Amino acid sequence: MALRHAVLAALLDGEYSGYQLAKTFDVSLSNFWYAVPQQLYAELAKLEREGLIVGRQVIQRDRPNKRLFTVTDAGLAELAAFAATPSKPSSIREDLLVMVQAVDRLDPAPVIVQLEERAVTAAAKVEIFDRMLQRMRGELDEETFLREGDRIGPYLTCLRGRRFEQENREWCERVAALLRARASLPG
Amino acid sequence: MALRHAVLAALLDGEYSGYQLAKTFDVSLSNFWYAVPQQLYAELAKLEREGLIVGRQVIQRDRPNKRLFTVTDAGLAELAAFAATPSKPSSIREDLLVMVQAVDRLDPAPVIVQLEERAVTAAAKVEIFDRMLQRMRGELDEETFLREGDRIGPYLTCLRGRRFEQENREWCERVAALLRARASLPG
DNA sequence: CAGACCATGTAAAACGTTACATGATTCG
DNA sequence: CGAATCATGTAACGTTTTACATGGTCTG
Repeated sequence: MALRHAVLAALLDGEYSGYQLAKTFDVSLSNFWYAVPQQLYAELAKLEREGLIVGRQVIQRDRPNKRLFTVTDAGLAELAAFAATPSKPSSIREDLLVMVQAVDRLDPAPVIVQLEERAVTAAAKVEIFDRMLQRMRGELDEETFLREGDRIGPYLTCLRGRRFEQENREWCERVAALLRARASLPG
Repeated sequence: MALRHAVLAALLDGEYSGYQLAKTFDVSLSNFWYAVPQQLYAELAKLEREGLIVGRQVIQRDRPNKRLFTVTDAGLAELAAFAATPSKPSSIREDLLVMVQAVDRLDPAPVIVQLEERAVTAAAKVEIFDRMLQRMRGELDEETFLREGDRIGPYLTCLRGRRFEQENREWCERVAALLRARASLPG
């Protein structure tokens, strides 16, 4: 049971359609979960069958109709039970790290290229997170918002995501520069 | 195709049995990949069938016999092809982050407990990484080792893992303290 | 002598990814 | 008028997790 809870948590902030959730899982939640639309539609159908969410049809003239979902009391209870269950640290699975692990025995050139590309996308994600954080805290400074705000969960996970991407960026840049320097001095 | 390459990368540093690999995938490689023994035995069998690794039987008197595996030239070629394939960032899937995302709508107590536990295990992992890093660089200081060492891949991934766990620890501690403070002020 | 560690697997179930399928509207 | 966006799914395939299974040695 895994994606279930991520979906329930995402639906706490209001009604969403499968399509909208797919967007959310692509950006805001992407620091700790990712899912393709197909997976979300399947999970939403399952959650609705089990009564953890309810959907209502919204007829649209200009666009295809959609279904918006809300968490039920049963869904909230499920989330509470989940939060009370010990979680084990789930690992990162990063192809790029596997490549760097093996880089001494391979041609480093393609790895360097990928590191530099990743540094750029990580930097872009940091900026996205910064804008999301700003929007969430509004006028308040961070400290005040975290002390007094009434919806700080998404802010806190966003902070974690920001740090992660920042670290990612710094690491990628450092490793790329290092491998470049080594490649230019025949070993 | 995923675990394959992590296994091949792990086997670059010498011969390992399935059992030993399972240990490795539990600690050193755990910053970017984790696999249970069953998965490793299955993957090793598959890699051997495909000629990417070769195994040799080692008879032991005091213990059950074991098979040690080495990467073949074909295996190295497979790794090189992998390193030249664009990788997409694969996401973190953290139950604990899902819990924090939802924490405003739940009883925060069990989440706080888990955050504090996780902070402790993250701190322990930082120390493990520190010892691994020290062992790898030996007498040299980090800068010199990274400039001149001939097996820096594992060192670099270990650095990333260390940073990740350090960030994890700081975040968990901060969030736990914050939620505790908020819980004591009825809100 | 019980529990931990060494050592290797099979089988089933759950989960995730990719490909396929459809069809309307808006933007450039 | 082609591409992008909105909107929802099914089917096949591949990967991961969990449960089951076995049996020897070493440590307290």
